[in-house]
This record gives sequence, structure tokens and C-alpha cells, in this order.
Amino acid sequence: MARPREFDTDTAMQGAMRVFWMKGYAATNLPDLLSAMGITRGSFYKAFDDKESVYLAALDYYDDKIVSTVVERLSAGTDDSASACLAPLFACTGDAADKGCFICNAMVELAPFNAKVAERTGRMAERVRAAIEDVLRRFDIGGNDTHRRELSTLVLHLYFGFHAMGRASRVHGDWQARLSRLFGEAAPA
Amino acid sequence: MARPREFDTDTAMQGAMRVFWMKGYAATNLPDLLSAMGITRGSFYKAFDDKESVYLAALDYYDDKIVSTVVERLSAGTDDSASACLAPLFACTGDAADKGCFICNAMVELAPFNAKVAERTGRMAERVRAAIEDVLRRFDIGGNDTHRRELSTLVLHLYFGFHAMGRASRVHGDWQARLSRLFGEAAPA
DNA sequence: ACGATTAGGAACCATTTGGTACAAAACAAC
DNA sequence: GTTGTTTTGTACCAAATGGTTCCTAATCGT
Repeated sequence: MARPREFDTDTAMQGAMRVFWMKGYAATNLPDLLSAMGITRGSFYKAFDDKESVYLAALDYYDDKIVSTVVERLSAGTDDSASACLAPLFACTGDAADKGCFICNAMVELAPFNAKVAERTGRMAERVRAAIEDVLRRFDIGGNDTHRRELSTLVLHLYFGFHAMGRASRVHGDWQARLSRLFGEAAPA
Repeated sequence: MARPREFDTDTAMQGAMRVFWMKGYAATNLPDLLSAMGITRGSFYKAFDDKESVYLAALDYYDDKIVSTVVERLSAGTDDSASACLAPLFACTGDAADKGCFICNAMVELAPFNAKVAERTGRMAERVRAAIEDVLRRFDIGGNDTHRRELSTLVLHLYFGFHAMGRASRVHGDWQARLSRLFGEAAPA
């Protein structure tokens, strides 16, 4: 061992995730990335390979921190309706407020051209879909397993489209009322 | 008058639309764009302003050609169910097969940073939503106007999410069955 | 204390970027 | 055919890009 690293890898990765999440891969140049990570070129290329590998690591970080949190919230939801339990998917607070969904952004920008991105985003999307399916199962929505799976895919698409539009306008309308009717729940007060 | 233009503006714009639609704005460099348009630098900068203005023109071209066609098909649909009438939105043939939806792509990549892109994509999305609403009205789906508007927004988000995911994988599942159940239609044969 | 080892930062590099300048070429008017 | 006008293609440019080098400084093991 010798001189220890001055920056915190986790903090730097969080910055990388944020900037790639907001601006995308191509529009993020190295100075942008470095200042978001709080380090300089030297440290960057000592600790990481290149821009692309950090992007992939940022996707993994998103999976580990954001997707995992959402999935846990979905499976731990104690609300009395499925639409309420799915709220974490449509919450527009914190990072998601202006950045949308990193999975969706990466799918749209890079998945057709980068197999690693396609694989990661596909895997994360499946995690989210499975979590949605679990919520539907808890509330016995969708009838049989086949239909429930289809319905969970529908909600997943809804989730992506919701956040894609959110990047263009901050007007989302009443998503919970829409979901509530979709599930045939009694109208909330 | 003098030397006439050798290239066809409409053909060139179609090429520009295709390449921006597929690769996005930042990932399309000038050589890519020029070869897609079938012209060289000289002609390009004589006939157009710069890369960004051509991107905006490509969005307008998409509005004029693709969105208009879809909207017309939606309003002229003679199928016997709403889900069948909405098929043009979820057709994965031709350009849409691998490129997804240009509105969605532009919203995700540029709308947060470019007001003109945000305005155009917002306007196109509203055209599509209104056309969906019309289909729902024709089949008397959604109950009252308020709910129908919410439901049309839901289908619009579904449409965006569907094509966002389509850029990562070509597996879409049975979208019509999902819509059919969503609308409470009798199960198709 | 000191050598080994590693982080940090600035200068540097080749390539690519979007955009311009300009001369040759192709037409219309006469 | 001459002239005037506009298009086209190529050569060119400055700036920005991602990435490397290299030197200094900091910290560890002994």
C-alpha cells in the first residue's frame, strides 16, 4: 500500500450516475463527467478505464441503488390498493423529478448500439416488471398468471412512457386515478 | 435563375429524419448526416443553416409525414374494436421497427435542454393523444370526457414506453390483448 | 527516517468535431 | 457564346474531444 485514494468511490459513482442520467452518454463530455464526480483526469484514468466503462458502472450503480430501492418499496408497500403501492414508480421527487428513468433513457439512447447497455437495461426492466407483477399478485389483480404478466408489462411500459414524457414537461396528470381505473379499484376519495 | 439544385429537398429531409431518428442528435456527426441526406458539405450549408436547424426540420418532417399518417389512420380506422383501431400506434414495421418513436427519442435526449425540441415534441404528443381520445370516443370507452382524456394520456404513455423498450429488445408481447383487456373489450378470437 | 508505491494534477497529443472559404461547374438570360 | 448567378465539392480551420504522459506530492511499510 501507498498513498490512499482521496476521493470516495461511491460518491464519485453517484455523481457519474447523476450526470449520465440527466444528460445522457454522448452529451456528457469528460469535463462534465469529472466535475460531477469531483475528481480530475489523473485520478479518473487511474481508477477507471474510460468513459464507457464508467457509464456501464453508473448503470450498475443505478441498478444497485435506485432500482433496488424501488423494488424493495414495491414489495414492502402496505397501502390498501395496488395503485397506491405502485406510487414509488411514478413519484416525481428527488432525482427522478427532472431526470426521468435512467433505464428508459439508456434504452432509448444506447441500447440499439451497445450490447452491454442493452443487456443491463433489459435486466433492470425485468426486475421492475417482476416487482410490479408481485404487487398485482398481492392484490389479486389481473385474473390468472398469464394475464397478470401481460398487465405487469403494460404497467412497465406505462412507467417508461410516463418518465419519457416527464423529461419534456412536468405535467403528468393524475397517474393514480388512471391506474386505479385500470385496476378496477373503487374510486379513491 | 442559375444552376439548379441537384438534390431533392424532400429526399434529403427524409434521410435526415431517418438518421436522427435512429441515432439521435449528438451521436449523429456531420459525415453521417451528409451521407444520409445524400449531399456534401457545400450543398448542405448552402441549403440549410446548421445541424441543429436540420434536426428541428427533421422533427417537423416527422410531424408532417409520420405523425400525420398515424393520426389519419387512427381517425379513419374501420376496425370493430378500439384496440384494433389503435394498431397503427403499435405497429412495428417499416421505420418504427428498429427506430422506435422519434417523438419519444427526442423527448428523452433533448427536450430538457432545448426549448424548441420540447415545444415540437410536446405538440406532436398532443396530436397523438387527441387522436387516441377520438378513437376512444368513437367506441364510447372511458365513460365521461374527463376519464376518457385520462385514459388517452395513459395510452399515450403506453405508446411511448412500448417503443422505448422496443429499442432495447424486439420482444413486445401481445400488445393488443393488453389493450383489449384495458378497454374491457370482449376477448378476441 | 526512508524507500517504495500510488494518487493527483497539469501539460500535452492525435483525432474528430461542426463550420467556412473558395474555385470549378452548371444553368438562365441575353 | 458571353455574362451573371447559384450549386457543388474540396480544402481548410479553429475548437473541442477522449485519452496519455509525466512530474510532484502524499502516504505506507519497514
